Amino acid sequence: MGEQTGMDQQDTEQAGTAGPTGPDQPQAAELPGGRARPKTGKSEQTRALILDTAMRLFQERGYEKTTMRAIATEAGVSVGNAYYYFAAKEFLIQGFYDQMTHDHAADAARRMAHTRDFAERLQIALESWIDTAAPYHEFSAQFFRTAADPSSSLSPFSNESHPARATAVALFRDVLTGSELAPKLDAELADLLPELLWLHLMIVVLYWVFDRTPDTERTREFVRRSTPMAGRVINLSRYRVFRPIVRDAKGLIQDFILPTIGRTAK
Amino acid sequence: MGEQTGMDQQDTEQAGTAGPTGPDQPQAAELPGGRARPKTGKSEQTRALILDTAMRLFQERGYEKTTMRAIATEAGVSVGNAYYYFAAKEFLIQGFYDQMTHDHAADAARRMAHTRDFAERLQIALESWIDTAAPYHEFSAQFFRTAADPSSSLSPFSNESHPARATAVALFRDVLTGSELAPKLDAELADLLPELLWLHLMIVVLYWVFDRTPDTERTREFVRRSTPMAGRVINLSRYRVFRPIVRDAKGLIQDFILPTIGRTAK
DNA sequence: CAACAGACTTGAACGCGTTCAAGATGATCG
DNA sequence: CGATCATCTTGAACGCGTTCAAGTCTGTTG
Repeated sequence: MGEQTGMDQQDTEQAGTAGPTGPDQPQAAELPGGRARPKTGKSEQTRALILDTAMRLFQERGYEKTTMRAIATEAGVSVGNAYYYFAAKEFLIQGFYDQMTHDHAADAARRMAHTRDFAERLQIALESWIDTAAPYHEFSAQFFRTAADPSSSLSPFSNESHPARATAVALFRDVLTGSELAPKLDAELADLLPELLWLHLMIVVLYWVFDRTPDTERTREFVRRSTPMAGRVINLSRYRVFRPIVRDAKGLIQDFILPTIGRTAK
Repeated sequence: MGEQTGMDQQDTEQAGTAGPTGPDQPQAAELPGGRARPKTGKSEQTRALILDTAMRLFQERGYEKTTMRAIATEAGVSVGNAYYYFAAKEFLIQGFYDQMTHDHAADAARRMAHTRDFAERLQIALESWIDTAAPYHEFSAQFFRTAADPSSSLSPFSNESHPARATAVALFRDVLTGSELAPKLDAELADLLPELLWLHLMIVVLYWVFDRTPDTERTREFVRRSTPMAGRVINLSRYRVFRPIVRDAKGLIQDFILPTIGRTAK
């Protein structure tokens, strides 16, 4: 259904790779003479080795306690080599980020397939995220800190996160279109909703990051409580009385939220 | 009016100061024998000197480019001495944070005194924040990054930020109670609104941090557009049709938002 | 006054992220 | 085969935040 939308975890390299000499002419560009670049995936193998090692150590020891030296040693390469593939330590996280987005979309689509009830689908989508992210809850705090930097490519609003974001938004579009609510809504609103639901997820994520209860039970409760409400609000939005407010809200979203999220080029 | 609520920038030290030997037995505690501690404010002077120097350099060069060595040198003390007063570089920011909250509350209260129109008061309060924070916009990105760490005392949700948060919430309570809307609302809702308006500010802050337009004009527009809407929504909440949704929303806020923000002990 | 104690101060040293000049590798060309 | 050139790899070195053992300073006590 929705999960095959973008090959989001393959194209991390434009951002994550730093050219050795000049700034950023990525090695993917073919040489002027049309010479083929080495056919062995040796380079990508090394890259993947480093990334996998890093992810493993991050989970084992946490982000800050995992040193670049440790990653390099454990992966059997030199520190400099790690920096050849990843311009900075934080770029190692992007792989994790993309991977999780993809897993989430797949898992959610599977789990919500059996129902057409909007609120239930939404709830499943959000719960699926919590489940997918659960193993990384501890480590996520530090990840979140990095992601909050507006100048970082890891920010959920950044251009570099566009593929992952697109995947997530597509999932929420699927949540809506697969529900009984979809045909009842006016086209314009239906068009805006997926991004809005993605924002709902962002709020849940925020809540989750700060949640210290076992199994983040509080966040789960928050989801169970907030999703029926979201359904009710959207449902009511069809009635006349709400027309002016809905129009305002649509304008606000269209003019101020979507551009920031990257629906239109900024 | 609202700005005298808490002496928020005085009590930063319990968190910012690290005892020299044992962990955190702050030097403020009097000795067992009842001996007085030195009466000269020498210590506080040094502390203030370091803080002021840091703030100046942060504004001049940005957070990351200002090194602890530079702060120490410029202040005429040793690096170790700076660490005697501030356990880490990020604690130097708390002073800035508290200061700004206080300035904002004072400025906003003054500027909104002439009107009782709710939306206008809210708009003034938010614009006042933008104006107050303007000099720090560039530096704020890095500040924000630190603040986003849930385990950091700089997080707007943390206990250490409670005084500053209380000041801000008090301001928004003032926004409401000074408006023509206040008497028309039911008590329970009126009780929840200040925190909700503070959340509105948090969203504006988020928007502002990512805003790269000159003079953050886009954020200002966002405020001008969103405040009338907030007013309208609150106004409408009185009518019967909305009763169920309002009740849901109140429950959600009471059960999930306020506890996180620290209205009740967690 | 000498001895003491606690608050304050110092700067060398540590560990980390990051950089970089230098080298190794291996495919392609004459 | 040797020369060439881009790709890939290395590890020493740099600058930074932070720590800490060793002071200095100042007011109090016997």
